Amino acid sequence: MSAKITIHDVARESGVSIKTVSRVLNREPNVKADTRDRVQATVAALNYRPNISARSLAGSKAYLIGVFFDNPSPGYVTDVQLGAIARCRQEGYHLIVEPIDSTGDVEAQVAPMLATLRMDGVILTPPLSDHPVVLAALEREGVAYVRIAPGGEIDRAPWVSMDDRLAAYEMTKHLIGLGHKDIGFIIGHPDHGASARRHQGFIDAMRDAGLPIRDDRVEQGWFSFRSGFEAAEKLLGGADRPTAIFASNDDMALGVMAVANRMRLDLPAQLSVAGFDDTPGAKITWPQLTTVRQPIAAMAGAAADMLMRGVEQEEGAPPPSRLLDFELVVRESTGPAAV
Amino acid sequence: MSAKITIHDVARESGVSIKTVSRVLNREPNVKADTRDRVQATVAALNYRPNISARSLAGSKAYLIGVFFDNPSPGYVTDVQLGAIARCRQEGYHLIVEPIDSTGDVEAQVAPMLATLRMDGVILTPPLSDHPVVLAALEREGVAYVRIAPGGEIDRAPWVSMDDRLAAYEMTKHLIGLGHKDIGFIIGHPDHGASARRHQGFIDAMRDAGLPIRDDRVEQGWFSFRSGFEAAEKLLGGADRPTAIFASNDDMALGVMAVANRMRLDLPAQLSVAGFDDTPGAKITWPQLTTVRQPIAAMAGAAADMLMRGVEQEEGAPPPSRLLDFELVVRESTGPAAV
DNA sequence: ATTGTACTTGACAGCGCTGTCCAATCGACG
DNA sequence: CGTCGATTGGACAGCGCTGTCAAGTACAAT
Repeated sequence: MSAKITIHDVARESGVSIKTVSRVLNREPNVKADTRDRVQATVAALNYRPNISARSLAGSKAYLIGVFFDNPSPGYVTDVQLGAIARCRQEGYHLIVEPIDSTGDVEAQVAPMLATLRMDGVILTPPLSDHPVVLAALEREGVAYVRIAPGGEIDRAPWVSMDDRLAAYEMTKHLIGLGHKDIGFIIGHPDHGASARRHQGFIDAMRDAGLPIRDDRVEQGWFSFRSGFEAAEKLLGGADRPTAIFASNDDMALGVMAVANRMRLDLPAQLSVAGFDDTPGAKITWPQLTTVRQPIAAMAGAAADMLMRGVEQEEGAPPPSRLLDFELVVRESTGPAAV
Repeated sequence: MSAKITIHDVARESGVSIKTVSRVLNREPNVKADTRDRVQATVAALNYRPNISARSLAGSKAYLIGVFFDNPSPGYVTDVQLGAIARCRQEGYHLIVEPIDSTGDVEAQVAPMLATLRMDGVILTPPLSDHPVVLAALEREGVAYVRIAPGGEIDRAPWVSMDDRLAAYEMTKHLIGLGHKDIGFIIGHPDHGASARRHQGFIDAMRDAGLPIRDDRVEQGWFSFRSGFEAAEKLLGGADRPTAIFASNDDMALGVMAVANRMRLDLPAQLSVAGFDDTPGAKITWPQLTTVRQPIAAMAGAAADMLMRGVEQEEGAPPPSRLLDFELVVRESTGPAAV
């Protein structure tokens, strides 16, 4: 166990006061370049690392960012974590992950944690981005937060999102461009704000192309494989089938493909399938899934960034927010419509 | 923002010293039941939460457990987190997740974090469980750690694992029981200790059944979908095919199924496929995958538990460790061998 | 009543750092 | 040469809690 070396050691070694060392550490102004270099050299030489507990006890920062999630897909969760951590490391922050069971007593899960940890900020992932109890607790405790892909109340707090509507619009256009006129759509989980936006994008694209949307071509799903599977059974069950199905996320698209496989349909010759998210699972199928790449890690990174530099919401002004770019990933699961 | 209430407020309200409040909080002995109740009532009334930074600065505990991982499958990572957190919550601990890029400068990633955070313990997931630099850094900094499914050096530190060999043995026996005599096997990533154990289980079962193991029926994989796909292409490429394939994890098994699908093989009639892990992906196929359920969350929970209660390694004695039970999950991807 | 023993409680000194406030130093200007 | 503002460095008081140690209290044994 290496000896625990403190700021006093550094101060003594470099012949300055601990306060000066502290200034250098925190990049405060008003330290002569010469002094700063000397201190930094000592820090490096002694391999000194400031103690985070002491810093947060004495100062106002905790160097801790929280990520709250409620059982979205594992791929989504890890992507968020990776994106946030990459950004946090640069500033010496760390990530606390807290799964929240939103079917349980949310207040009891959130409040104690907020009070004990006093994190600098929290990143909220859907569907927590719109959970009233979570938002209220955060505001009551005075903890800053950034919402990822919120569904509504856009002016309540800072957020990071992508243009779900436009992405769904583009995907639908891609399908239409391939000659598809009869396209099935599976709506996402109603608690996720993105679901409605994706649905809208589909509607807009169909309308702009002058194509009708049949009621029996739209099914409600829950973002799960199973719900996609069941929706596909309904969509493909009749004698008259759509030539393409656009699912609001990859897991459901995988469910569609499972049904198609079972029915011995040839993909994409007999049925085109499109997803949304570009999860790792999208490449784990044959044929590989055409989908929309969400900038999940980038969104999380941007959220962490806003939190670390202190998102300040000016009175009256809309909260600082960012809309990141998506990308259409065309793979083999979509192809020309059968004639 | 709720007023910040401290231990002093609680002490004053209940008419005792802060030290007594501290005793109650930490469940220390030698507090009159009467006093304890009074203090606890005040704590509840004021909704007091001890500040974790102050606690860890003053005391020896940090109330922080770390989880290190290096890009295993997202499902694995989230399972570990969920399992560890569930256990941590009970004791008021929190989880810090730290992805480690073991192809990069590991020392630079691990050392600063260990020094700044002073966590009470770290949970190591494969392949980090066997990473020499990580282990050395942890030991040098005096941070306790528990390894999940380590490959070797079983006596070096506490670990939690499952009987991979036996599980693979049982799965192979299941296949043999179905009438399969010609079984293909895909080995896992060589950096993971579990890979060799699973391979051994396969070998043992075949030998015990008096079945030969043909060299061209065993392929090296890397735990990835792609590696499973490629291995399956070799295994199924020839005119004479095995009637079953046992992949060392689910991702690779999914790769096998993709190849089988593309070859228009009927599963399980023409080919049985078995995996290992029971990841969410195992249910995202048609037919659903027969696999081994790893008690991932339970292992992580047990590891957290050992860390929180302070794993003490007595000189000479083997480190405390636990072997948890697995479960064979038989689904539809395995069936009787074709005659 | 005295001593012994075990149990309860509290005073106090930090843990390692930052924030506040004051002192010293340095130029440049009148 | 003195003065003033700007720059740079340091002393010191906590942040909220736990560890140490000593004092107080109760009750049984002497």
